[in-house]
Amino acid sequence: MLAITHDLNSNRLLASLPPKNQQRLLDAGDLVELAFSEILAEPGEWIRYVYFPSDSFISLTTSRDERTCLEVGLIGNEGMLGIALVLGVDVSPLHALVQGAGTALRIDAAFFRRELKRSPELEQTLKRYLYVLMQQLAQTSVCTRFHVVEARLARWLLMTQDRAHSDKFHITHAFLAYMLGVRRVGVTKAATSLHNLALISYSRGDITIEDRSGLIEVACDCYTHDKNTYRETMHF
Amino acid sequence: MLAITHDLNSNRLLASLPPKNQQRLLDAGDLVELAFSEILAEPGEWIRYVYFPSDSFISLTTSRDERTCLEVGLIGNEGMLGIALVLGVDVSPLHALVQGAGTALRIDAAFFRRELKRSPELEQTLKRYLYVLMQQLAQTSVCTRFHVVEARLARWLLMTQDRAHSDKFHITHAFLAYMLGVRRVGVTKAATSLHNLALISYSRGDITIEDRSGLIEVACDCYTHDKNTYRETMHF
DNA sequence: TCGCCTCTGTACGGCAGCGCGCAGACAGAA
DNA sequence: TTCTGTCTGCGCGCTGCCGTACAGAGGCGA
Repeated sequence: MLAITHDLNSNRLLASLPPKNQQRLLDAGDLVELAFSEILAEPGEWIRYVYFPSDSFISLTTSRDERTCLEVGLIGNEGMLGIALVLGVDVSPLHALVQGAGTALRIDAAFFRRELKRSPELEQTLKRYLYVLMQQLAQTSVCTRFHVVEARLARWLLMTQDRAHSDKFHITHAFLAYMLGVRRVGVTKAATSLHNLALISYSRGDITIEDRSGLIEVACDCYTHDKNTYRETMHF
Repeated sequence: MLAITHDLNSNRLLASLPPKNQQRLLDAGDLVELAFSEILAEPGEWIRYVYFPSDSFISLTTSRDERTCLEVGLIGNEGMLGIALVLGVDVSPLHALVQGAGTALRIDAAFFRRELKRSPELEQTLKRYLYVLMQQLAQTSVCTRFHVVEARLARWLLMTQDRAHSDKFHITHAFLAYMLGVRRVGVTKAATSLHNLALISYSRGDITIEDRSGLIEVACDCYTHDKNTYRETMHF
C-alpha cells in the first residue's frame, strides 16, 4: 500500500489525473521492477503493456543495425511508454530499453485502451504528453545535427539526472556512445573535458554530477528548450 | 465545383474519409493557392487554420536561428498541416513554410476542432497520420546523423517528387542546403554527383528527375522506410 | 594472490563537412 | 546591348568525428 502511494506520487502524468482515474489504473496495474538494459519494445511489435515509470527511466532509440543507433527520446516519471495506443495504433514505433533500473507501473494494453475510451481526461493528458514527445523528437534531430558531442553529452546527463532523481547513476562510455550515436572514444574525450571542468566525476561507469549549473552552461539550449516545452504544454 | 472534386480526390487523408465527413470539410473550407516560401506557422504561435494540400507541399522545420535550420517533416497530399489540434493543443510546434506552390484546402481551426469532436472517423484517421509523422521525425533524426549529403539529397528529391506529382520542380541549392542543414556548397557537390550519374538534371533551380529508380538506389533506406510506414499504418 | 574481464585513456591516419572567398554563367531589366 | 542580381562551381585550410588498435587501470572471482 505504501508502495502504491509512492508510485502514485512519483509519476507526474498519473498524479495529474483525477483521483478516480488514478485509482482504476493503479488497481489494474502491477508495480514491476525494471532491470537495466531490459528491452520493453521493438519497432513493429505488438504492444502488450504500457509503463508509467516512477524512478526508472527508459530510452527510445532508432537502432537499425548494431552500429547506427540513436536515442531520440527519454521517458521518466514525467511520461509513459506505449503512447502509440493513444493514437489508436497497437504497434510500437521504436525500440525501448531500460536505461535506469527502478520501478514502474505496468498496465495491460487492452485494459488501457478501454480506459482511454472511458476517460477523456486521461486521453487529453496523454495527448498533451505526446505533443511534448514530438517536440523532443524534433529537438533531438536538430541537436544531433548541429551540436558537438560535449554539449550533447552534457544535455544527456542533465536529462538523465532529472529522471534518475539522483546525482549519481551508472552508465559506461560505450553505452553512452550507443545512445548518442558516436564512437566510444568520442564520449571518453567529451567526458574527460567535462571532468576537467569539474562538472562531473566518474569511474568505471559510476557518474556523479558535481556542478549542475555548470553543466547547463556547457549543454546546448536543447535541454532548457525541452523543459520549457514540457512545462508550457502540461501545465504542471 | 470541378475544383472541389479535384481537391477531394487529391488529398488522400480527406479521400479516405466517409463521404459525409468529406463534404462537411469541403463546404466549410476554402480552396486557397499557396505561394512558394509562404510561412504558414511559427512555433509557439496560435493555430488559425489547418491545411490539406492537394498539389502543394509544406516543409516542417526547426530553424532556431538563420544558420541552423533543419527540415524534419514534409507534408503533401498524403497529410495535413495543423495536426497538433488532434492532440488538443492549439499551438504550432514547428515552422511550416510552403515548399511547393499549389492549392490546398484551408479550414478554420475552431470549426476543425468541432469536427474532430463530432467525427470519430476523422479523428482516428488523423491520429494514424500523426503516428506516421512521428515515425518520420525519428527517421529524420537518424538519417541526418548517419547518412551522407548525397544520399540525403536523393531522399529529399524522391520525397518531393512524390508530393509534387511531377518530375520537375523548382528549388535552388541554397534553399536545399537550408532544408538539409548543410552548406550550399555541400548541396552543389552532391547535386553534381547525382547529375554525373545521370539521375537528375537542373539549371538555375529547375530540377528534373531523370532516373527515379537510380535515385532510389543512391538514396538511403529512409525513403523506402517512410513509405512503408505510411502504407502499413494508413491502410490505403 | 593471480588471472581475467571490463572500462577508460590515448594515438594515428582519414574523411566529410565547415567557413569563407571568388569567379563564371545565366536571366531578366533597363 | 549592357548591367545587375541570382545561381552554380571550385579552392583552401580547418575541425570534429570516424575506424582501428593498443595499453593501462580497476574490480572480481578462483
